Amino acid sequence: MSTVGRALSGDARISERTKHAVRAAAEELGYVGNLPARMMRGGSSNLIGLILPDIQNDFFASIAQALSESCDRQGYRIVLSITGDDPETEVRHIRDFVGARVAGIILVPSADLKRESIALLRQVPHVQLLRYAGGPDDLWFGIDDSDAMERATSHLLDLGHRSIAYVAASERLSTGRRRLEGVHNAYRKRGIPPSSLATFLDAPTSTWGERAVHEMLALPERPTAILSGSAHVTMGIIVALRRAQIAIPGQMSVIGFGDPNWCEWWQPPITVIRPPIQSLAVNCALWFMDRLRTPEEKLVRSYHATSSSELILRSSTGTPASR
Amino acid sequence: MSTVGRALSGDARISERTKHAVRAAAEELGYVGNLPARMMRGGSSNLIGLILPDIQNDFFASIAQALSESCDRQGYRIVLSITGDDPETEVRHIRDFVGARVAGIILVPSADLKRESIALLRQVPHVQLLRYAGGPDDLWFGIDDSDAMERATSHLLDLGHRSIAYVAASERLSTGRRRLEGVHNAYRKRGIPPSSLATFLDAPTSTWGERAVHEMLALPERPTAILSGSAHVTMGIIVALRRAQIAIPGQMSVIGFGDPNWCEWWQPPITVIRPPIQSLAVNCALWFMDRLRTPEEKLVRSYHATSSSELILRSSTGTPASR
DNA sequence: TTGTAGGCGTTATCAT
DNA sequence: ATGATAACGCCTACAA
Repeated sequence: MSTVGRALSGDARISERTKHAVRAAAEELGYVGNLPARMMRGGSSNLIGLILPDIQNDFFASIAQALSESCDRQGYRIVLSITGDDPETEVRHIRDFVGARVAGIILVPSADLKRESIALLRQVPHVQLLRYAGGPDDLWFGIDDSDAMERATSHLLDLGHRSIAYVAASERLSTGRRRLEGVHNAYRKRGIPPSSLATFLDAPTSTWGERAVHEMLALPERPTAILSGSAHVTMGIIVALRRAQIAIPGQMSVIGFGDPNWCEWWQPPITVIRPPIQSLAVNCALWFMDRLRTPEEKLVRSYHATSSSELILRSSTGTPASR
Repeated sequence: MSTVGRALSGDARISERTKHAVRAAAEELGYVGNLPARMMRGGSSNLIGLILPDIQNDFFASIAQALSESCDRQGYRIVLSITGDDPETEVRHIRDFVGARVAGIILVPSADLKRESIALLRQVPHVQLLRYAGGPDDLWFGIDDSDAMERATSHLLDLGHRSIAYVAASERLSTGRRRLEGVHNAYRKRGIPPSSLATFLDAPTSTWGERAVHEMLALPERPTAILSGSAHVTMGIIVALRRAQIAIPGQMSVIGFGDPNWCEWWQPPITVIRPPIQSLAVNCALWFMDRLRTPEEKLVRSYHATSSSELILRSSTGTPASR
């Protein structure tokens, strides 16, 4: 009978006594409202799809944590998709999210969103995080990649480095493009020909960091500094240098990307670019949940928000002259 | 018309031509089946709730990754709950999971499942992972904590250590209890009085690891070895020792728990107990999904599976005599 | 204050 | 081979 439903949803017309009775009975029986049924009536779910390339990456784990907390506070739950940057997995998960009628999707897209992914995203509110891969809407929260790398590069140039190796993700990722742009900007603004810049661009993995170091050590003119444009790459670089017994910063200066604890503990502690992932994720979550409540007709079709990174100076950088 | 539904679900009675036509039209319109509606008809969802204390912990991140992959392969999606070991958050999320009619729940429970959590779990298939906190069903996948710690302790005792500090999670967690048990077993089997064992049990955090080190350094008789019973604690121990300028293993032997990469890279590399979390998670996922397909009447009511850990010997342990 | 009825999208069943 | 119908659980407009 409808009295029950009304009591549970706290309808004003129901007496307090009845409400208590009903609530008690519900508790007793372990009754829990049926979300799917609610949704069928047109209500929307409290699920937000979160699409990440990799949850073991510190970077994305922090994002998941911050998003999850923020969303939880407003009653939203996270459905997790880990794509491994595979567009096929990505499209499959998006399709499922749409099928499950999630309230919205927050995604760190793979380099190449499939056509179908884009079509599917058209059917559901979404926002891109960190990376921007085109798509139906122009909604994006990210860090100012270009500025961050420009400052890091400038730091190295100011220390006198003229032969710098830049190891990062390829330009297929939007972040890769913007970061490389920043590196170039630093050279340009100082009027230094970028010919002395060696770039090693590929997948943002520690494996690639290691391989890049091996390649650059084989170069006729060995760089005096390495600049990393990805968290995992940083790890690979450091391990490879240690294995090659190249002292930091004695024989090689290093600036890392991202700031897990070990950057501080490492001997010597690593200078890093620290992107504000916490606040980025929180901002994104809050903005997105607000948008989910915004009536269709008032929605903006374009929104970009960039946060700036910090350059954390530690002892892993030195002047090339000191060698 | 019902022909459409049949065509999409591949009913045998529908001609191939019609099917193709329908599929094409569906594709065209971007039609995606409505999961909530399907569920209302009694079908079950393809969502599995995953409850973890903390996704930034390497340990749990690996589990999330492995579970997610295994589940994905069979079409299941993960709804993520991060509890921060807070029983209130936990019960809220479990309630939501039940409300969303997830197919099942895989959980690393907090120390104290609330009564309501237990009642709710009664309504949905579930399995506990790593920790076991009682509850309606007696289904659990974990590591053989006792054995792992016994072997690690034995290793230290065999090296001649007689004054060992054990830093770990409190006995409120099932894992904490079993691990302490293992430590004691090692002493008992060797007939060594455990009076020389100093235990520092509290929350499994790096903060606790640091504080415990400070406390033990203030002891009249400083231990010659530290044994960690938690991944985060390990990190805290190492940082605190470095800050106190105590050399490993010169002045203090250390055995860590868990095996993130930095254990290997740290100078000197850290000897660790490596629990087989990958295989644990995969085993658990496969078993659980199989169970979800098992008819009610054939379900076992009790199932325990423990995997054994490896002891990875590296250079962070030495003999007390060498000092 | 409480009851009734209808509809959300899907699919199993029954009828054509 | 295809169409019509009922039912799942919830909510709400309307009736009593």
